[in-house]
Amino acid sequence: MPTKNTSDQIEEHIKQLLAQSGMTEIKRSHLAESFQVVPSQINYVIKTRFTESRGYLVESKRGGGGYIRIVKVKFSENHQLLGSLMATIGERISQQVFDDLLQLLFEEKIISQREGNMLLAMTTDAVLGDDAPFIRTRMLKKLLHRLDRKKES
Amino acid sequence: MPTKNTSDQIEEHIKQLLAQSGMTEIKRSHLAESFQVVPSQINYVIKTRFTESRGYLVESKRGGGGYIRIVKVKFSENHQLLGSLMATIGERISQQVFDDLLQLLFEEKIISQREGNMLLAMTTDAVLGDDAPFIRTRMLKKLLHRLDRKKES
DNA sequence: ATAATTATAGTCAGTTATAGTCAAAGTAAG
DNA sequence: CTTACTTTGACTATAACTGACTATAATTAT
Repeated sequence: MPTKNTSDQIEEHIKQLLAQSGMTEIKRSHLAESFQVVPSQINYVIKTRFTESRGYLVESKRGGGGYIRIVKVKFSENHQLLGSLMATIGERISQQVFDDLLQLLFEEKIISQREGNMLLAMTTDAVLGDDAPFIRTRMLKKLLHRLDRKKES
Repeated sequence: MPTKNTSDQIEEHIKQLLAQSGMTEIKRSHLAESFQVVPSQINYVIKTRFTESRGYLVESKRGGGGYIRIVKVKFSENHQLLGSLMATIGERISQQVFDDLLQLLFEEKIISQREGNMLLAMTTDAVLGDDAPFIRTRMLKKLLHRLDRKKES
């Protein structure tokens, strides 16, 4: 049996913690100590294995009482569509294209008219400034990920 | 469950006091003693958690019979809240303050949780880039204008 | 009245406790 | 061998906590 490397073991461990409730909070230094690795390896494991595209959310807090929280996300019923939209995203998105995408999301009943109008108003060139096309790209990715989450908060 | 350090517990305690009437008066030294921290930590908790952008007012008096009074601001009408938010908009808005404002709009039932979360995800420093504080200002103005409309679109 | 004393609260800079980043070095896989 | 993945540690960033010093109000002494 090939012995798994340490990162794989840590991944396994975290997944076991997640298995109970879909959420877990860890202390980076404690976890590192218990696997006898440097703390930054925990970041490495998280960055390579608990990514957004694999359906995980990671939040953390520094300072006293700090933690790393990992949540397993359930995908929405629109996962396929949202995924394919995600795949078409390039480096930049014009106002026109962005507006069309919002319209599409509305027609597919993924966002409400009110939501669409809010977003429309907030993502014009005038609002976003010179880097608008790049900012829209990042905004759209976040939006699609958000819309692909099931019912929790 | 979020990890609870002492400052979080103190925050929680004060919020419980506030829950009854929306106002509370505390003795700094007593509160500090009951949580076994130095008095200045009470100031720290107040400064980081009971801010104006989260909808709190703080007044205090020094000397004999001194106190710290914390008030949760109540808005009687949505229009009033939106107006006062508009009035307080400066040139730039930090991510922290913007997040607090969204939370406030949610608490006052002016936006849904889903809308708040969408906007939260799309307005981080990482998404908006170097000009984030200025972009947020323009976004917020658009948002508040839209929210101040009647309910057709 | 005025001054001294006592009882509060505020500020700020420093210390401690966390977590994040990044690039270099080491190891495994093709 | 060459490339990709793993592991490490020095440096950075951020939040919580502390204590010495300052500011202000009320009370007491002169």
